[in-house]
Order: sequence, then C-alpha cells, then structure tokens
Amino acid sequence: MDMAMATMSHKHTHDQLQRLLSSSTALSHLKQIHAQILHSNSNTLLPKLVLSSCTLSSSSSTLDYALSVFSQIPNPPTHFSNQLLRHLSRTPLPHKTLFLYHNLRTIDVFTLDTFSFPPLLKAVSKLSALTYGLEIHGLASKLGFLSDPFIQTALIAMYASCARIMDARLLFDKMSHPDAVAWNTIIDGYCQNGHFDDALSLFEDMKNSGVKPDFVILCTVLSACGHARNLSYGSSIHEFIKDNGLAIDSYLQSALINMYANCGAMELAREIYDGLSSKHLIVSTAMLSGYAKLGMTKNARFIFDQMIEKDFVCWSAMISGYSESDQPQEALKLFNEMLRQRIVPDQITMLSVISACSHVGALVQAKWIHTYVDRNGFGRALSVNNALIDMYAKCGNLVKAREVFENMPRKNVISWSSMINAFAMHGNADNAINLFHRMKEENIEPNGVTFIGVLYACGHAGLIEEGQKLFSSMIHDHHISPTREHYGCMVDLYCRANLLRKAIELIETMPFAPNVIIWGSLMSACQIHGEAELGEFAAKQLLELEPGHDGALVVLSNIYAKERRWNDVGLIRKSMSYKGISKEKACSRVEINNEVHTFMMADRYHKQSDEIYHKLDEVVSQLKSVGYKPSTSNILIDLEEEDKKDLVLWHSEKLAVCYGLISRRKESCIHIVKNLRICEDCHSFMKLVSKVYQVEIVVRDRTRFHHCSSGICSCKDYW
DNA sequence: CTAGGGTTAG
Repeated sequence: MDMAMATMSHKHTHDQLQRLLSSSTALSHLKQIHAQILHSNSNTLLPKLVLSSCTLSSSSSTLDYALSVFSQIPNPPTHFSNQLLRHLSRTPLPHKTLFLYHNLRTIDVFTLDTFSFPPLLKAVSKLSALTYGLEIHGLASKLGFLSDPFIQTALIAMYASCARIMDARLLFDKMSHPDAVAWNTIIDGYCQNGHFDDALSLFEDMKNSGVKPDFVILCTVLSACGHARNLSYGSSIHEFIKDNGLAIDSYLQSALINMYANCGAMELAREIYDGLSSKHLIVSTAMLSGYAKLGMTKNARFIFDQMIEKDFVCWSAMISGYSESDQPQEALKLFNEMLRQRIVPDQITMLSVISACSHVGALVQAKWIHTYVDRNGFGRALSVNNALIDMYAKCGNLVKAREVFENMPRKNVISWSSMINAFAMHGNADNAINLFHRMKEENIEPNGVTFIGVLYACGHAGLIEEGQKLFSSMIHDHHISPTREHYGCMVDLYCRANLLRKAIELIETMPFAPNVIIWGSLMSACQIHGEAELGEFAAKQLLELEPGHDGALVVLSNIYAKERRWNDVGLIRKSMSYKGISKEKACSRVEINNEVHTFMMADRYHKQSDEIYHKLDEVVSQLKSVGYKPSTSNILIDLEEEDKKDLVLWHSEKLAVCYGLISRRKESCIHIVKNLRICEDCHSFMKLVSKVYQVEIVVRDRTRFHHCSSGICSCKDYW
C-alpha cells in the first residue's frame, strides 16, 4: 500500500492503473487513482473503479463515491449498470439501488433490460417500498418482461415483503410450472407475513405437486417451524434430513439450530452446536440469538466474545438481545463499539438501537441516534420513522416526536398509532383524540392498537363519555372485537374516575377472566381513592393469580399503612422477606448538559453529593414556606415519624431534581427518568419546585410522563 | 464468464 502510494506521483500506464485498482484497500487511495485515470485519459477503467470502491466497503460515503464516479461515465453499458445494481441491492443500504435506478431512468428507459429487474426488486423488497415496487412492476410490464420467470419470482418476493401476500399469491398461482425457487419464494413470503401454518401447508402442497424439497426449501421450512414454535414438525424435518442421508451444510446447520433455539430447546441446539468442528459465523449467531431471546444474555455474550469473525448481523443480534432483555444501556454501548470497529449497520440494527434508546429514555442519546439515522440514509424508511416517533415520545420530547411524524412522506397505521400513543403517554388527550379524527379523515383505518392509545388517553384525562363512545364505535363501526387489553383500558378509565362500581360491573360482564393488569388497575384506584376494603379484595385476587406479586404486596401494605394497621403491614413484610420478594430498587436518572447522572434512594455516590444534599435542605425549607408538608403515608416500613420524613425526602427523584437545579444551564428543563411509579409526595414536590424555581420538570415514571410547570402537572394529579 | 430462492438480527 505504501509502495502504491509512493508511485502515485508519476504518470501510469493503463495496466499499472488496473493493477493498482485491484489492490486498493482505502477510499483515499482510490480517489488518487481516479485522478490518475482522468489525467491519462484511461476512461475505460472507470467501471472498474466503481466496482472496486463498492467491494471496498458498503459504507454510505463509499457507495456515494461509487455512484458519483458512475454518473461521470457517458453511456454506461447496460451489463455494467446491472452489475452495479446487483451489488448495491446486496449491501445493507439498498436505497442506493433506487437512487441509481432514478438516474438511469432520467437517462433512458432502455438502459434497463430483463437482468436489471431482479436486483431492483430485491432492493425494493429490502426496503418494503411498495410505491417503488408498483412503479417497477408497471415498467416491467410496459417493457413486456412479465413472462420472464426470474422477474415473476422477484415480483412475488417483492409483494410478499411489502405485506401484500395476496398479490404475491396471485402471481404465484399464475405460474404454470413453478420451480423450486418460486415455491420457496412464496413459502418464505408467508413466513415473512407471519402465516407460518400456511407456509407449512404450502410445503405439503409442493411435495404433492411433485417438486422435490431441496436444501433451500428445507431451510425456509425449518425457519417457519422455529417461528411457529412447532417443535414436532421441526424435529420431523430433522428426521427427514437424517433418513435421506442429506449432507448438512452450514445453512442447514444454522436453520436446525435456530429452529431448536426458537422453540426454546437450547439443549438440542447446543447438542448440534457442540458437535461442529468449526463454528461458522452464522451458526454462532443463531446460537447467540437463541440465548438472547431467552434473556440469557450472559451465555449470548460468551459466544459473541468468542467469535473471531463478526459481521453486522451478529452485532445486531447481540444489540437486540440486550435491548429486549432490559439492558438498553448495554445495547447502546455495544452499538458504539460496533461503529468504532467500522461495521456498517443496516435498518434492522437501527431499529434495535432506536428501541434501546427508547428504553433508556435519554434525550441526548436519542438526538444523537436521530442524527446518525439521517446522515446515513435510514431516515427514509417507514419503520425507522415509526420507531423514532416512539423513541422521542419515551424520551420525553413530544415536539420532536411530532416533527418526525409530520415530516414523514408516507405514514401507515403504525405511524398514526405511535403518535396517538405518544400524546396519550404524556397526558395530552386532546391531541391524541384530534389526531385520531385526522387519521380517519385521511382514510387510514385504525386497528386495535390505535384504540388502545385513544382509550388510554381518555382514561388518563378523565374523559369518560368520550372513552365510552370510542369503545362502542370500535366494536360497531370498525368491527374490531375488543381484546382483554381494551377491557383493561376501560376498567382503568372507570377506576381513575372513581367509578369503581362501573369498573367492577365491566369486569364481571367482559368475556375474559380478569388478569393481573386489570386487578392491578382496580387495586391502585382503590389505593388512591381510599377504598381500603375493595382494594384489599383486588389485591387478594391479584395474589391469587400471581402469588407473591410484589406490586400487590406493596400496595396492600400501603393500604394498611395508610390506615396505620402496622400489624398487617408487618405480616406482609415478613411474607415478602420470607419469599425473597422485594420491590425493585428505585432509581432516577437526570440528564444535564448532555450527561446522564443516576441516583438511588439516599445514595451518596455522586461526586457532588454534599452539594446536592445541601441544595435539598434549601429546597425543602423553601417549599415548606409555601406550604409543603412531607407526606409519609406511602412509606411501607413502620418507622418513627421523623425517620420516615427523611426517607421520603431522600427519594431518588428528589436528589435528581436537586442536582438538576444545581447544574442545569439557564432556561433548560430538568428531565428525569424513574424506573418505578412516582410517589405522591415526590409528585407534589416536583410541582412545587416547578413553581418556586420557575423551571419545567419532566418526569418519566414507569407508566407515563409528568410535565410539571408553574406548580401544575400535565397528569392533573390523575395517574 | 451478468439474472430469481436459503441460514443469522426485528
């Protein structure tokens, strides 16, 4: 490489340049060769340069460079643009393929031949960009290419991955003699759309039609078994492979391992895995994700760390493993490490990362991820934007969530539902409901999830009648049969409004047995409205369903504590410690000047701890002068009154807000994320601080957001 | 010697 660079100063022959092109390993080097090519008029080398830069890396900048060189080539031969299309469609950044397609279209329609369509459709499939798919289908039709079986199969794949499985099926049924590839594509299509049982029955159809299952189809079917958690069918395929003495290649190995792993049969997966002499990258990824899905992230990480060769998929698997197993910080850490090692993520990686960011709830990280997404061309994907809406909402920034939503060129029912849910979470019921009506005006059909959002919004804003109307409209106008979750929303709506009789009536008449969530909602309502007797009943029902449910035990003891029945409190505490149950430790994070600080109750780990407690004293006396009285009614433990006051004052969110007051820049709001529900005392504390110190405070607790300013909270004390 | 399908991440 150094030698190559050293020779750049003098003029090169065509052959020399060609050799340099094949040996280049850096973009900067290719750019120098580019200059030489132009200088020596060896323009016939430009295509070679384009392909070299593509194979060098699939990062956004390298591909952009390749495309810009391509655009300098006058009249590129079709076979060459096809090669480039094919290459781009296989990178993690398939939208570059469509970019090239646009350029080609502006040159001349007939630079596209039948060979151009499969890669184009592949890119469309990866992006699930139906609008492009339809356009390209139309173009292929105009050019008379639809009888080409390659294009037919690619179209089936395209429709299937754009969630139009029926269109895919129609095309498939039109094929007179579908070959193994076509069968596989349609079976895989059903899998992608979640119809695993249909996929398995199509597999039977295929066998009956006389087409012999090949390796590829066996892989697809095994994967269907995994998704359908159909261990018996999966095992029977395994038997079939053994009986027919088929050699098991690395694809089949990973398909088998994955099937067992997805069915939760890690021992069987492990059995195959341990027997392998060399652990192929993909096989290891399958094992890794099997463990990750079961929440066994340590086992997963062990495999990950032992892998010598890692691609973006296994990084994604590990990241999503953390993200889905309640370790979002680890997920983000790993993503940073991935970028440091210059591994290019794709859309799916980004979805996991965005989801991890939502779980963490830190706005700085959220904004950083958003910038990254936009700079690297992921911002066009519908699913990515949907995830961004949810992320901003869960990070407390409704304005940004809305900005993403409004700027989306295309929205689907998930986009609308996410935005409605975002408003609901923040107690902004009016906007949630307005958006719901706007959605209907734009003829987007709401689904069951959409209604969960609006009903939740109504419940949290005390809009009883509106909620009842929507619930009935869902059933009668939209023909959606309510699930247990919908009933849960309605029960909660009545509970919060202190219409406990109606809540119970609904619980008794609904066609489901009440679950933990429904009893929990009734129980909390009783606690807030001081209905000790009914609350005790609900808590006991809950404990019946889930003995040792920590929330129920805590609430039950709170109910007793409020009534000063210390004996009963003691009994519960004893049974909790006996069963080894304890309330999850409370912790709060505050984000100040792009840094995240974590506080536990009464902790002194922070380096400015003294200052924080000093501030706390000051704040407390300030608030007391405007009428604040520490309320100890929610303290579980039977302590002397004075000690309880200290405990409640040392709640982690109070420490966090004091740190915020010390360190925030002027005018900025204080943003706190708490892992549990905020207690009554902290809630009034926050409201008063927002008034006395004229600061906006946003608290995300376990279930919702509280925006406090000028002494008022967005939840209207109703949570 | 340039064309379609597979395993792993959601």
